[in-house]
Amino acid sequence: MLTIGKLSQATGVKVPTIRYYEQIGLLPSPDRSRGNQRLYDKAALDRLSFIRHSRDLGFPLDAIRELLGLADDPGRSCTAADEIARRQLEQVNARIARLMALRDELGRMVRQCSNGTVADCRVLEVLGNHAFCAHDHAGRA
Amino acid sequence: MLTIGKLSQATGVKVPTIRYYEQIGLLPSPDRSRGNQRLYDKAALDRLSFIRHSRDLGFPLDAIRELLGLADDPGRSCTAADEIARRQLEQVNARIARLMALRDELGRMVRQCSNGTVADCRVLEVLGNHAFCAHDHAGRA
DNA sequence: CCTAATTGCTCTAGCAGCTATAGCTTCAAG
DNA sequence: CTTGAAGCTATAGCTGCTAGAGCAATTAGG
Repeated sequence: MLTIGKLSQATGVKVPTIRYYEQIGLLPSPDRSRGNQRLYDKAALDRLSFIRHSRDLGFPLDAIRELLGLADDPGRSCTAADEIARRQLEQVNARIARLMALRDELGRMVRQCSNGTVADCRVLEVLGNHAFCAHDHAGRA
Repeated sequence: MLTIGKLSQATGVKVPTIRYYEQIGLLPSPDRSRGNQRLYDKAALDRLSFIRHSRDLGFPLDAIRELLGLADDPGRSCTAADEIARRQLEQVNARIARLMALRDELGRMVRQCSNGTVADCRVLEVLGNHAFCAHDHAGRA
């Protein structure tokens, strides 16, 4: 049985974050000691590790909620889990593509800066006028 | 002179976002019509375009605030602007590197899925156990 | 056994950067 | 003159936490 602090150390998830996950129903409310402190068992450790790893891979909490639901039901087809992972992969790919376009733009901007005065600063000029850009880069990363 | 709606169309920044920028002091409060509606001039249009473009390039609002301050002072050296841009470029590069690692991990996960049952789903297995991963991928994207 | 430091508890508020809603006024077109 | 769009203010909500206040419980040292 682990206290919240030990669980935090074991998983790398901060204590307030663990409590937050409980609050939003991602982790079940654990048993308490006589002194009202949370006590976690191995199942909780596994579940939190799963959440942590999924977060590290960029899954949003809603997707993790779905994945946890699937994992609790071992007889089912895992097509749904595969789907969620595929969607996440697509999103990651899209973000990579977008960030590479930004990198190009920023790189060109910085390379053209001759460290003169603001009046003829390429950085500020480019920021002020999209027409100087090689590509489109609308939308958010 | 533009109403807020026209300014929104001209810049691609949504109306509530423009009001939000005014609220946090990123845009100056414009003059009003007799009917209390905001009226924007070309300077406001330029400033908002600058903000929009900087946001598109991923700059946080604080950095944009700094850049705007620099741009208002044409005689100064643009070293500071260059610095901000370089920092942003570094951040973008870091995010790209991290996302590519995630992509590899997700890709391997998905490729190994044989669409069987949840009990032997590679996706769920890998999520549950970091030891299956090729690399580290701690920290946030 | 007592004390001090650490850890735990609850509750509330704050962060970025918006977005949405409610309930009203003003404006432009027909 | 009327109707519908666009504007106004103010407040609350979104994701995923993080920080703080003000307590209670536990643990290590003396």
